[in-house]
Amino acid sequence: MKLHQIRALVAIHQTGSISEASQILHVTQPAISRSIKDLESELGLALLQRSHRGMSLTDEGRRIIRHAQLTVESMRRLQLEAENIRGYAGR
Amino acid sequence: MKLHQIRALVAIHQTGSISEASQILHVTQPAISRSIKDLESELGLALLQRSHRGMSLTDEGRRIIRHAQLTVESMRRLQLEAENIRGYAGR
DNA sequence: TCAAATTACGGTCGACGTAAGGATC
DNA sequence: GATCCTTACGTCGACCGTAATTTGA
Repeated sequence: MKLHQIRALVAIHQTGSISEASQILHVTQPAISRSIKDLESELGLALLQRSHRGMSLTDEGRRIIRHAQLTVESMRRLQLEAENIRGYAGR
Repeated sequence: MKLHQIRALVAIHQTGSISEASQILHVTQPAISRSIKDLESELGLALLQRSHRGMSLTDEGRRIIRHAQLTVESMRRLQLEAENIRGYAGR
């Protein structure tokens, strides 16, 4: 289970498509596609499905996405905290 | 910012030493040492210091560790949720 | 001086991008 | 037939382990 995989899942959920997610994450479409595939393979679950309008979560995906979002959010806060500390120190 | 780096930080904090952390994470001492070094370098902060009894967090490290713990915990819950789902499906 | 941490170095494996191939509307 | 997703393939870089060096009690 890798960070880029979790980020990919969250981004696809946000945007509804792999192609848009790839733009957000600044990687190519195939990279995102593989990330998700590998994640699903490792977890042994289908997380996403094609629907009439883009990619959407499966029932299982819906139970996973919350944890994925929390993970990404925690990382973001760690990053922000570090910047915050540096901000005071660096002047 | 990589997962193995964050895991390393948490493990060192838990155990108080790099050598013990390396056992928990099933990697070698140098690997942990580098992970932390790279993380500190990327964040631009010193997170750990040698003390009379093992490695301990700096003030800055103390402000970071909580987010690191949350990140690791979120991942763990994601994993558990997946196992839980698989548990029902797989019988 | 001994245990623990760091640095050096070579190898391997993983993740990426480009390119080609399906699927779906 | 156009757009999006997937598969194939080769490359490059990241991470690791072993070994050597340094540091600190």
